[in-house]
Amino acid sequence: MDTETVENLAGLLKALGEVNRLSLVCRLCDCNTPQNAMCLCECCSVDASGVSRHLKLLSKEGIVSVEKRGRERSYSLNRSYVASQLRVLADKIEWTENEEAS
Amino acid sequence: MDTETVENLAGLLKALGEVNRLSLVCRLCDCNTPQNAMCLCECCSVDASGVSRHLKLLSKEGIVSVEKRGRERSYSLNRSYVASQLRVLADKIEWTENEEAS
DNA sequence: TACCCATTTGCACATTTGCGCAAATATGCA
DNA sequence: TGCATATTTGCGCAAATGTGCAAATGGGTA
Repeated sequence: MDTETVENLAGLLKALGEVNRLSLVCRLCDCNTPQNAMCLCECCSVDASGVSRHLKLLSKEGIVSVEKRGRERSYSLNRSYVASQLRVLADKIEWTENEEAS
Repeated sequence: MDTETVENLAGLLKALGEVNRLSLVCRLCDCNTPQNAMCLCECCSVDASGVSRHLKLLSKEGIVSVEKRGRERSYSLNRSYVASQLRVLADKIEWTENEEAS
């Protein structure tokens, strides 16, 4: 696993590793329709500007997707991307033993 | 997923979400024998005291185990624990849709 | 005992981070 | 156009974080 991969993965984990952001992700996880930011405000103890910033970071890390819809923005979770990234690490951790190339 | 679970998971992800710590984990991942801290120093750009602190945090989060051996300490990765935690989240993210209880 | 080596800890410092508030921006609607 | 609502951004602040250095600790060995 090269440096760049490690850095990218660290970025993703860091983005997920903050309670309010992880709560946002969990909330999006339980919805199968995109949600706007005001709606997402309810699930974490942060005001609208804070939620906006958290969502921006999550978006930058590819964790959520944004879709402009009128004056609202709809956020949805990039389920397969996030899950696959987590599994890449899980697989490496569980199965890699003494193998240089993996 | 209740608040406590989210907090615990966030703690784990946060611990993994720092480049040098993730490098340490990856390094331990590629070893099937426990490693001491001096040896682990080589894989990240931090001095011994920094590595010590990182390992302490990883240990607090249950990511690594420590074994005292003489004046050294041997660190090993808790592979199955970390992998399972990552998979819990991956599974939730990928499969949970509109199910309140999961 | 005296010394060496691995590791931890206290300290100071710079940087990052998360936050609320208020103002700015964007967009729909009357 | 004027207003209401949704979201973003600038600002300042307090707390957390990562780091190196030097001293302290723990334990092996001559």
